[in-house]
Amino acid sequence: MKVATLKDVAKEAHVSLATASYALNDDERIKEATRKKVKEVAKRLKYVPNGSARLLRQKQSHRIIIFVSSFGGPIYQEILEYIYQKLQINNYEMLVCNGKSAQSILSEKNYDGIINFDATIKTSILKEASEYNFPIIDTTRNWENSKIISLPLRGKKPVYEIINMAIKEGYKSFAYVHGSLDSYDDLHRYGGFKKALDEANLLPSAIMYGNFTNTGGYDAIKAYLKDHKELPEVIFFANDEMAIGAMDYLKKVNYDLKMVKIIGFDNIQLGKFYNPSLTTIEIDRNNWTTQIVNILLQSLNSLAKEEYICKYKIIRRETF
Amino acid sequence: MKVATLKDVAKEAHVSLATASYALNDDERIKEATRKKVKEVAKRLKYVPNGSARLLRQKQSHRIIIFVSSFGGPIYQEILEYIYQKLQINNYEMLVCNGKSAQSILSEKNYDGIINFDATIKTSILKEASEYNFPIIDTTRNWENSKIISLPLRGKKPVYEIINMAIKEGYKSFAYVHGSLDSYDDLHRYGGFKKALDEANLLPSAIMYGNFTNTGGYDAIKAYLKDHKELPEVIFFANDEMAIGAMDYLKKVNYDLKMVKIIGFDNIQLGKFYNPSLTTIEIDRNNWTTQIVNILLQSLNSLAKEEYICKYKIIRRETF
DNA sequence: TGCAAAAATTGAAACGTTTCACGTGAAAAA
DNA sequence: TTTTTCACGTGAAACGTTTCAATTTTTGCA
Repeated sequence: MKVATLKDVAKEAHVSLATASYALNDDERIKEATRKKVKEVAKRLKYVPNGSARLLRQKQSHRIIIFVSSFGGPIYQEILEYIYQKLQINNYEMLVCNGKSAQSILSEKNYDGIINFDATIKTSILKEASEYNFPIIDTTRNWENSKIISLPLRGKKPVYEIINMAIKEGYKSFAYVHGSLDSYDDLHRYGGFKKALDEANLLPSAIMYGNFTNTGGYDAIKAYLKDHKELPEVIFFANDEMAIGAMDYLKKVNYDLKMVKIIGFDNIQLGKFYNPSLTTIEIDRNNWTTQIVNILLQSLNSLAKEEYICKYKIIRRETF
Repeated sequence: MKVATLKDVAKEAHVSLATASYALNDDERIKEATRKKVKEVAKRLKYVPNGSARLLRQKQSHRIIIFVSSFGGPIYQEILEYIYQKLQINNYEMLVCNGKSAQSILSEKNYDGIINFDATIKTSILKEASEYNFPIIDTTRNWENSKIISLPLRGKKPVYEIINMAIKEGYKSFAYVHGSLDSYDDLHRYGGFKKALDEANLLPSAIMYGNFTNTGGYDAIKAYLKDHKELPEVIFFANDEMAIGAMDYLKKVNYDLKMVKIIGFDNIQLGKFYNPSLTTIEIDRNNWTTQIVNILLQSLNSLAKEEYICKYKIIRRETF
């Protein structure tokens, strides 16, 4: 019933604790014969090393923990699967955990590194954990002057670029539809939007909120048109869903879609087939994931960190 | 840089190691004042107990590990979310991990219990782990004479029931379409199918394989009709997807769907709206999940184990 | 055969907790 | 005053490893 310990193995094999340990860890100083003997005994006794004890000594768990805000969800599926593969190759195990448990899990200090995908996790918790001396990669917000490595999906540059393009083409009035102000992704995108306008000495003609959802976009535009007769020339939506929701409404009230330029973000399937097809920005998620793991692995080996460069594509279709 | 240990706290608070430990764990024997002092120092030094050390001593991690075969996937989403909630209430943390890592993770012995959803995990690994003295719940196969608790989604009874119903109604030729022979769920369902036939002294007129997918069902029926002029009277598919794939093909070649009775399993959304609507069996997944957690929690407290009873509904629609 | 060098083995400390079993000292009871 | 009780603290062992430093054994060579 009781699980065999190294001591049991050592006794049974008539060697010292040290020898047993070295033998099982294939240390060269142990004679081939003894090593074999010890291993045999270990097998017979079904010996399995105790993780805590080992960790307590050598402080390397080869475990990476990932915080997510919810299980399932199509984004995670591919991302997690990819990260898992990559970590396996590099001899790390991956454990996934709800961000709500972060505090408790982190306090164990049983992990060699963490990647955070949960935007709702408290900043203070991560900050505290950053003192524990293992790499933390946070994909949900920006950290300055911290050991925490920020790797949000940066949308600033591509948004800047497309708005700039619109300005160059002569448009003058621009609106931005937020998803949620809690979202760092959103803030990034807004940053790009704002920068382009600032440089052209323009002010946003409207700021709306659509909660990242279809109906949110629908309602936002509906509300706007209640107060105004006309839409701004160009409307940037923080994601495609909202843009499509908005167009749904515009079509319903027979607003001429030619009169407004609409830009989304994400490049979801539907945007391509929608009528009119939606102009949008696509971020290369695979590239992002790759970078996350690479940078984590580098930090684990404390190599110099390479800069993350966000790859993206502007996909221009009918709406702009 | 170095993280404060209990020793540091004790020294700084001018008390012994023991006192520090007791104070932080709210032991009654320590005077209120000292307790407060120690806690203050601990806070100041940002002390966080070391998980491994604690675990090494007290052998209770309050961690449950869940093995899955892949992250994401709509089934998991709700199941995991539910299990997480329930475990939290009972003061356990939940970690999710790819079944491929089971061996390594289990050998740590750092977990108080496990739930397995990964059918591909090796039987020997679970068996070995069952010696480690923590409850294991396996939802993917049947264990006899083992400490491992089997809790597969048992489909045997409802399948038996519906096939029996068909026999009573006078049908004589039956086919079964497997998803995959590796699936214990599938085997369970087949068990019910076979039992009904056996009792009526009938033999299956066909056994096919459809890989649990739409196209698999499509291809299976297509292949069958290449060799035979007619389908059996009743075809049972191990899941709805395959049944619908098969009907897609039959519609395409203008086979009269009235000539064949089709039964699926799972009650997916589409089955209801498909034309003709699909007769199927629905297992109460929530009930299943509840039971899994309940039984795990009971085992953790080593209470007597209640028997799991699988709740299901036969949903008769147009195809049978 | 002797002796240094190399190879193999080992004792014991260390990791950071928890907790048993035993002090203290002071107040209460005798 | 002496004994008992009690509240509060503490020393040290234990958990199961790894690993340093020291010791023993074997080997190679003159």
